[in-house]
Amino acid sequence: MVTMKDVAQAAGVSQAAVSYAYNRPEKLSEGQRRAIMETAARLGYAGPNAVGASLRSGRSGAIGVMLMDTLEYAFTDPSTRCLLEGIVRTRRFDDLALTLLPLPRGGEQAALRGLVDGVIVHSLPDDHPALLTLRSRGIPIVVVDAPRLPGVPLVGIADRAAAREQVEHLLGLGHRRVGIIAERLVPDGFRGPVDAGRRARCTERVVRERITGYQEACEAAGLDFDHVPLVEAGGFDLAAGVPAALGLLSDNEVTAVVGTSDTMAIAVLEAARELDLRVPEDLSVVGFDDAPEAGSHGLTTMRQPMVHKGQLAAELLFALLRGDPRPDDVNLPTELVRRRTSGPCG
Amino acid sequence: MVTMKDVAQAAGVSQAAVSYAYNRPEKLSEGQRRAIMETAARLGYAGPNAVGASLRSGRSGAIGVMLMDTLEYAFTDPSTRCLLEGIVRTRRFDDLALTLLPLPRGGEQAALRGLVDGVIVHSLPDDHPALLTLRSRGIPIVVVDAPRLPGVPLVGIADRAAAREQVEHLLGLGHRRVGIIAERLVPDGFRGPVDAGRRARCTERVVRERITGYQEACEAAGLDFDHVPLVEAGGFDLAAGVPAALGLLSDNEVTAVVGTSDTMAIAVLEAARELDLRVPEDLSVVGFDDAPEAGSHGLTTMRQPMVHKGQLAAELLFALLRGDPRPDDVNLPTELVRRRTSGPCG
DNA sequence: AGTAGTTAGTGATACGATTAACTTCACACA
DNA sequence: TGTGTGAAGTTAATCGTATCACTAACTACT
Repeated sequence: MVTMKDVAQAAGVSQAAVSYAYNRPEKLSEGQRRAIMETAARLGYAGPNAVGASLRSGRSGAIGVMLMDTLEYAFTDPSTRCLLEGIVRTRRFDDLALTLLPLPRGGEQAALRGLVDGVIVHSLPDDHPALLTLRSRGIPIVVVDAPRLPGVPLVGIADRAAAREQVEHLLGLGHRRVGIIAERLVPDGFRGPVDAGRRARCTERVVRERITGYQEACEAAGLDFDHVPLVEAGGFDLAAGVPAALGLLSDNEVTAVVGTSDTMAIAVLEAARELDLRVPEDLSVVGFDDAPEAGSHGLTTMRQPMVHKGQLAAELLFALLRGDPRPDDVNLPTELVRRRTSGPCG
Repeated sequence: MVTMKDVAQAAGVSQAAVSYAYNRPEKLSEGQRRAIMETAARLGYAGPNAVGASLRSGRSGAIGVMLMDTLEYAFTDPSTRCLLEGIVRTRRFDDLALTLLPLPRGGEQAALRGLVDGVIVHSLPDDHPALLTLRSRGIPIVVVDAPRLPGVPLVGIADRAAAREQVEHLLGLGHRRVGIIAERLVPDGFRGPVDAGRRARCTERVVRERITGYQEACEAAGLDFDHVPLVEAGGFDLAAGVPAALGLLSDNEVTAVVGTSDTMAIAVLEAARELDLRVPEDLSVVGFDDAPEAGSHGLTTMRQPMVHKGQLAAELLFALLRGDPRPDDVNLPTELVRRRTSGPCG
């Protein structure tokens, strides 16, 4: 490999001069600079090696994103995709790289080892060890959705209120037997009906908040929340959602279901079709997110601005990196989008 | 920041011992190792800093992906998404990071500066300078789709034959007035009808091959290719495709259109709707890729295994990194999927 | 002429870690 | 007693770059 030293030698200047030629052109005379660049080109020098530069300068030119579970979700899960799209939309990514950081199953030794200048964290369990690693490295962090960490800016929505509104929409349509399908309360592989004990152990702040919202809405309407069926899919995709939805619909007589994501809601639609239930005549379904998929399924859903969330998170992170004072948390608005999957209780 | 040196000092051992504790546990006695780890934990040491480690060892623990244009396409363009999904599916990404490398518009100074151990390149123009940078840094490369570089493994499909088959399908249905919509022939901002001169200047190998395939099929059927309307969208998304499709349909009397992607084909469907053309009665449309979107639009399309492509590319790259002998190029099969957007010429 | 200020460039060090080569020590064996 | 051996650590070199502190030469001004 050809290094700065080689270029310096060949050009008959000091290594520092070569460095300046690239990073601080105004420190060199125009002629010298050109001579150095030409020598570099002649030797096939590709410019300062980022690792060396990074070690010295402490900056790497990459921003990291930490996502739950495997990287697959980054390209598979619709709302995660929207988030990333938003992050990347920030024009700053013309000369920054985006690094997706996997969370190894064990969770112990994060692959995250300081290759990034800052990290956007999305939907991690409250106590994930990778967060400690991050903080002890002093890497600037912005959190989207969860968890809430002292001293770390958060971008999110009013999950409790939004969840309440989801249920209230159904109650307003006359439904009294409402079911709930959630993605995951604890990342322990469990799937199936959830009781109060497990509810209390939920490690994902967003889910916890949403469930509390459901509870508030139900109880305000005089329903006993312990008798409201709540099922946990154990995953985020249809493959996890459909079986859970089938279970929910077969074991309980519900006229409406709310999901903690559009994917869960679409899983319910799928299950309803298998069970020959008509939507919305026999069953109303309300999702969450308003992902692109929601529109094409005619899904009534709670819209949250995922793309905007991403964009905002990236901007906050850049502010942090710039050394600006710590930005305030941001709470984005949500909105119920009425489509064809919810209707009056028959 | 707490470094190895600090831990070593606190634990009363040499700095090398700390390194061994993390990377070569068998070189230390069990007790010593535990003592070191405990000291590390006590000091809040987060493990070896990747930049330092990378500088010394030459490995960074990250794989890069170079995509055309902005990173936005990574999460927006359906077939790119599938490719990435495939790449990431390789279980190796449990402890490797994936870095998306932007190509700054200028194209001169790639942000790519050696933070990655290897790179998967997707659909770049033949002469993109970033490729030179890559090679002069000696970073292992695998190319997907394009360009074809001497000594660099390539994963792709038989683009020419597949394109031929696309057109032959329409010819077989009796169509004689066929139009073509392509994403981009040269990344120069142009959009509109393409003549033979521009065709010849096309810098994207895949597109060039496809167009040649179209030409072969047309000429085999006795059509003069210079009279076959070909329009360039100038971009990869619907926003670019729809205007191009409108132009194609308004300026030419065609009974069928082939697109170089499903997105282009869907843009044609969109344009047809605006122009009150019935599909497939008035207009047949054939796409390329069989992206998820194709199914929901009932699009007849040329399926190519994008996810598999990604998976394979990742595996080839890992082989390269392992030091295996250079793997052979791979050509994956394609298959025409008949759906509702193509029918006999009325 | 003498002094201050600017410009263009050099020398040296530090960033945080890996790893080859070497030392030390304990133990076994003849 | 001397020698060989393996285990457990240490020493020191090195990776490629950025940048502070400095110098030499030149300009400008009084």
